[in-house]
Amino acid sequence: MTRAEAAHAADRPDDGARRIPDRLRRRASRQLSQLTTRSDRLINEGLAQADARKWHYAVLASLQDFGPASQATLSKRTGIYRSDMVGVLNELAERHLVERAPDPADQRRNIITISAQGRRRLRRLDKVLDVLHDELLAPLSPAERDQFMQLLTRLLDHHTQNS
Amino acid sequence: MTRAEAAHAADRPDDGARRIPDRLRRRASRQLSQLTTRSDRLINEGLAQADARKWHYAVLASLQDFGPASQATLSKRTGIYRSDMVGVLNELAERHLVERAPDPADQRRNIITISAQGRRRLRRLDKVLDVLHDELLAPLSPAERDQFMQLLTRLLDHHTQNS
DNA sequence: CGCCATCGTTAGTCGCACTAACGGTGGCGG
DNA sequence: CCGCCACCGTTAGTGCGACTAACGATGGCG
Repeated sequence: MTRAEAAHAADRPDDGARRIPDRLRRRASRQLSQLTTRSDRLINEGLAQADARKWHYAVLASLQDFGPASQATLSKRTGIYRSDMVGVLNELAERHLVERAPDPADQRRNIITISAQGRRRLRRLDKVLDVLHDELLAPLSPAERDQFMQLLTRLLDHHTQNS
Repeated sequence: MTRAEAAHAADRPDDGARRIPDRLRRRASRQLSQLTTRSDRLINEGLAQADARKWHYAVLASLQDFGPASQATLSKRTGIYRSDMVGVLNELAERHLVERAPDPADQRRNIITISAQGRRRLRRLDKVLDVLHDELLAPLSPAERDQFMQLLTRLLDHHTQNS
C-alpha cells in the first residue's frame, strides 16, 4: 500500500479531501461541464457589468451580420428558443438596441432591426468579450487556442448536423 | 454591399435562417456551452438507461478510489454541493450501492461506504461511459482526443486553482 | 372554403449550481 | 468548565438555461 493509497481514510478530514478521482478527471464530459460552468460564470459576470447578457450579444451579432429578421429566424440563428426570445427582445427593446415592428407583408411576424445604439453596444460587447476570452484561454498559447477552437468546432459540428 | 450582406433579408425565411454568425462561432465560451449541452444530454440519456445519473458515478468512483468518506469530504472530491449530496446518497442507498452509517468518533458525520453491489455498478457504468465518450469524441483521432483532454484539463486547472 | 403550418406569446417543467438557515455536535481558548 | 465558533447533515429556496405544451392569430395551399 503506497502512502497515497493509505491517505484515503475517512478520518483524515483535509488530507486527501480535495483529491479528485482519476476516473473523473479522465472523462471529457466532466471536464467539459466543469469548464463550461466556470466559463459561463466568467462571461455572465463580465457581461453583467456592461448591463448585458450573452443572449443580447447573440441577437445583436446575428442582426448585424445578416440584417433584420423575424423572431423565428433569430431563434434558429442564435439557438435561443423562440419562447425565450420574447424576453430577450423585450430587454433589448427597452434599452433601444433593437426595434420591433410588425411585418406588413405577414402579420404573424415581427421584423427586428438593430438600431445605431445597438450597433455601438455590439462593438462594445465585442471588446468586453475579447478581454473575457483572453482570461478564459489565458493558459493557452495562440497556437493552442486555435487548436482548441478547431477541435471544439469539429466536435460541435458533428453533434449538430443531425438537427 | 457584398452579395453575402445582400443575402440577409428578413423576407428570406429558409435561405439563411440557419446560418450562424461568425462572431458567435469564434467565441470559445459559446462553443463550449453548446457542446456541453449536447454532451450532457448524451451522457444523461445513456446513464438513464442504466438507472443512473452522472452524480452516482462521481460518488461511486470517489468511494472506490479513496475509500469511505464523510458526506462533506465526498462533496469536495466530487464537486457536488453538500445540499445536493443528500439526495444523491439517498438514491444510492435506496439501490443498496452505498451504506450510510454514523461515525462513532464524530457524531456529526456519516461515513459512506461503497457496497459490493456498488462496485459492480461502478464497473458497469465505466463501460457505459466508455461507449458514450467514444460517441462524444467520435470525430477525433486518438491523438486528437488526448490533445483535447490535455487542453481542457489545463484550462480547467487554471480556473480551479483559486478555489 | 377548409385544413394545416407557422408566428409570437404565456406558462410551466427539469436539471444543475449555488445560497441561507436550522439544529446538533466538536474543538479550543480563556 | 464554559462560551464561542466551526463544522456537519439537512431542508428549502433561488436563478438560469434548455426545453415542452398550448393558445390565438394569421398565412398558404389544395
